[in-house]
Amino acid sequence: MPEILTEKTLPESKALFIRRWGEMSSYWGINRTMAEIHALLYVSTEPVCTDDVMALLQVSRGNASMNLRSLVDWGLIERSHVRGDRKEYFAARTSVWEMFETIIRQRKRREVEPIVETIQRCREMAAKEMNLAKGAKAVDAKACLHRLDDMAKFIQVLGTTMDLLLKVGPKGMDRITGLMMKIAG
Amino acid sequence: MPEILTEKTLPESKALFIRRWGEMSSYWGINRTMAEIHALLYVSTEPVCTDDVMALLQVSRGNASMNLRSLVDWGLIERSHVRGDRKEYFAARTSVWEMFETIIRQRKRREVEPIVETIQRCREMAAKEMNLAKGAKAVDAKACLHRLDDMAKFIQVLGTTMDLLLKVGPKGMDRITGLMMKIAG
DNA sequence: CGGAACTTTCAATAGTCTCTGAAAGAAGAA
DNA sequence: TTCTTCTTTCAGAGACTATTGAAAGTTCCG
Repeated sequence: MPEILTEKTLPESKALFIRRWGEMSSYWGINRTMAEIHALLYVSTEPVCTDDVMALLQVSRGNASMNLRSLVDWGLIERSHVRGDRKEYFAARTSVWEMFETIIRQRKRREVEPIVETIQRCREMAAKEMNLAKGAKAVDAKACLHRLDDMAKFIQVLGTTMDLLLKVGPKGMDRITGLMMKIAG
Repeated sequence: MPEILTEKTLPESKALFIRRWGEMSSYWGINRTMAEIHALLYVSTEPVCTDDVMALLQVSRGNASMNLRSLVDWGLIERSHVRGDRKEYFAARTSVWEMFETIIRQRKRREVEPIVETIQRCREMAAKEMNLAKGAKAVDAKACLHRLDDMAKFIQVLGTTMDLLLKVGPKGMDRITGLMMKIAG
C-alpha cells in the first residue's frame, strides 16, 4: 500500500485548520497568534507546552507565553500537567458549547452592557432637551430620542437573547432552531 | 427659565453616543472613524455632507470620503440629495432591524462560510488518514476528526440560525424571544 | 469647450498593535 | 542556600493600519 499518500495528511489537515482560524482572528477582535494557538490546542490530542507552541507556530517565547495566558484568562484553554515533567502544559477546552458560552458572556459584558448604559444616558439628555427646548431644537431632540430608543430596544433584545441562550443550554438551542424552522415555514 | 441648562444638552448627547460607538469599533472589526461616521449619521435628522463630517469629527477629506463610501458599500448608510445643492449628502438607514440584517448577512458570508468550507476539507484529510494509517496515528486522526466534527456541527447550527433569523424577520424574533422565556422558565 | 464645484485616489506620514529576546522572577531539586 | 529549569515581563524593533492633503478625476453649467 502506498503509505506515502497519507504520510503527512493529518499534520496538513491541522495546519490548514490553524491557518484558517488565524485568518478569522481579525473579525473576532483578537490577535492572530492567539487564534492560532487556540486552534493548535483544539486539534491536539496531547497537552502542548510553550516550546511546542514556539516550534510549531514559529513564534517567540514571550509571544507564546502572553497569548497562552490570555487564552487561560478567557477560559478557552486550561493549564494541564504531565506526570514527571515540570513544564506547564496546556489543553483546549473541547466542549464547543462551553467555548461558545464563555465567548457570549464576555461579549455581553464588553459590548452590550456599556452601550446600553451609554444610550440610557444619551436618552436622558435628549429627553431633557425635548422638554425644555422650543421649536426646531425640540423637534430634533424628539427625533433623536426616538432613534436612540429604537437602538436601545434592539440592543436590549440582543442582551436578553444572550442571557436566555446561556440559560437554555445546547439542548434548548436545538429546540429553538426547530421552532424557528416552523416559524420560517 | 434657565435656558443655559439645556443649551448644549442635545449636542452633548450625540457626542457621547458617537464616542461610545467609536470605542466599540475595535470589537466590531472596523475602524474607529467609520463607526463614528455611522453614529453621527444615525443621530442626525438632516442629511449630512462630507464637509459636515470633516468639521464635526475633525478628520480629513480623504478619510471622510473613504469611510463614507465603505458605509455605503456595507449598506449601512445611503446617498441622499438636497434640492438645489450639488453636494452629496448621506443619511443612515434608520431601521435597526435592517442594519442588523445587513450585518448578519455579511458576517455569515465572511466568517461562517469560509470556516465551514475549511473544516470540511480538514475533515476529509483526517478521515483519509484514519482509514489508511495504523496504530497511534490512526487513533490521533480519529480524535482529531471527532473534534473537527464537533466544531463543524456547531458552526453549521450558527449558520442555520442566521439564515432563519433573516427569514423570520423582526416579528418572528419577538416570538422567539417569547418562546425562549418559556423554555428558560 | 472652459471653468467651478465637488469627489476620489494615493503616496507619504503618523499612529497603533504585535512580536522579539534578553533579563528578571519563581519554584523545585540537591 | 545555590543551581537548574521553566515562566513572565517589558522596552524596543518591526509590521500593519489609518490618516492626511494635494493632485487627479468627475460632473454640471453656461
